[in-house]
Amino acid sequence: MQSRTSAARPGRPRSAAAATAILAATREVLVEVGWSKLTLGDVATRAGVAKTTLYRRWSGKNELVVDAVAELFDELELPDRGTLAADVEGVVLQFAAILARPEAKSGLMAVVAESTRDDALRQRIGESIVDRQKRLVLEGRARAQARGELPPEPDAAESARTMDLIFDVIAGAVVHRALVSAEPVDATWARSFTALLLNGLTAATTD
Amino acid sequence: MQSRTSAARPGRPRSAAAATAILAATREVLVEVGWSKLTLGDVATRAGVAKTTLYRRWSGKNELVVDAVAELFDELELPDRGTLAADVEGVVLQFAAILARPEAKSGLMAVVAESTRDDALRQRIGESIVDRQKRLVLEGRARAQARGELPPEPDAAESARTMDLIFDVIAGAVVHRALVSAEPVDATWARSFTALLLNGLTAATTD
DNA sequence: AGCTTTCGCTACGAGTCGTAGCGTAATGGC
DNA sequence: GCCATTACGCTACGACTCGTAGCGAAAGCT
Repeated sequence: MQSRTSAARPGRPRSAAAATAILAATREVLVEVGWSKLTLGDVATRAGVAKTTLYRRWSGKNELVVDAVAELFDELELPDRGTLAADVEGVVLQFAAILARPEAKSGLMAVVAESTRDDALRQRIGESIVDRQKRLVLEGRARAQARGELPPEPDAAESARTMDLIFDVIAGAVVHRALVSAEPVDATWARSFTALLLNGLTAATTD
Repeated sequence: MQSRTSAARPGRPRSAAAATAILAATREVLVEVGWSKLTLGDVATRAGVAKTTLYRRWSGKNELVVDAVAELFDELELPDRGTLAADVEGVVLQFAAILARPEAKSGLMAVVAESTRDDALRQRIGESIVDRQKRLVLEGRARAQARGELPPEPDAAESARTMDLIFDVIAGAVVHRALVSAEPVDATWARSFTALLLNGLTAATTD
């Protein structure tokens, strides 16, 4: 049961500076040439490390890009805005802010596409990216229940299922708007979406 | 102003059989090796045509895959099921049936990712894939309005905006569920999603 | 010290890319 | 029937990327 922080392994430790330089370089190349034309040679050169160093740490392009993009999601947090509606808008705008960055656009969808044929990759994406987003939604619901805006769910399994549903709706809508429709996810859209999510289609759309 | 059906151009016409063989071969290779390892040489060999023939018709991998995947969406149609809720479930299950196919999974997301850096490609995707889906949603709303389930929208611009919103929500949620969460979009999920979309989050989730 | 692991560098075969060149096949116009 | 025009199959090509191997040097630990 070794400590996961490098343990007490003998030999020269891996340079932490190299890791950050590689991930930063990956994002730069992602912005400039996109995912399909990104080569590990380019990344290594730009990061100032040897190509072999890169291959010692990452097994391939997919894993590298996942880690590089995952760092973008470190900044995610959700301040309490007082109401469920305001919190939902906050989540939407947080997602949108990250997805607006070109390195996230081109990288994220590509690795998701690859993950349809690679279970290990999908799991990696889930842990380092998706779960981090889902945490925000969980937090928002807990607040809403504390405020009495949403009823508490007695059944744990049922609760988890509706959470997954809500998360797919929010994240899916934002991603689809930003990447497929290629329209901006701005405050106006976030407000309309939130109204739809809370009140449903049959209610009056205009507030 | 030439007729778009091949006009009266001199010379040997392009083989229609070759086109269908190439697109079918593209989907096969997509299933077997995925998008990133798909090579145009493989596709040409499997289709029984020369590699040069392929390059004469498509400018690259992205355009080819878009056309190959787009054919999967030909089967889209939406029978009138009598109620708005039933129609929404129909749309959801239609999308899901296509997205469940491996050639759609691996190909569609990949070209969407590439389209973030290629406006022409995004436009091609929109015309041959996205608009075809959106048509279904438009149709469903028209029926609901005819039934009196939804109020008619007087303002055309406002109407178009809400349509885009609804479409992003439906398509986004299905895609996210199927590809990111990697969970099945079955009748149960479709029913839950429809209830959420129509009634909103604040309503009782269990029917 | 001695041991272990990482690093930068160079070089390599294998595979893919997209294109050029050639002769042949299939059309329409005269 | 002949000719101009275009598509087709085939071969070959330089350029590029891939992922790995081998080497000496550097940086840690005991």
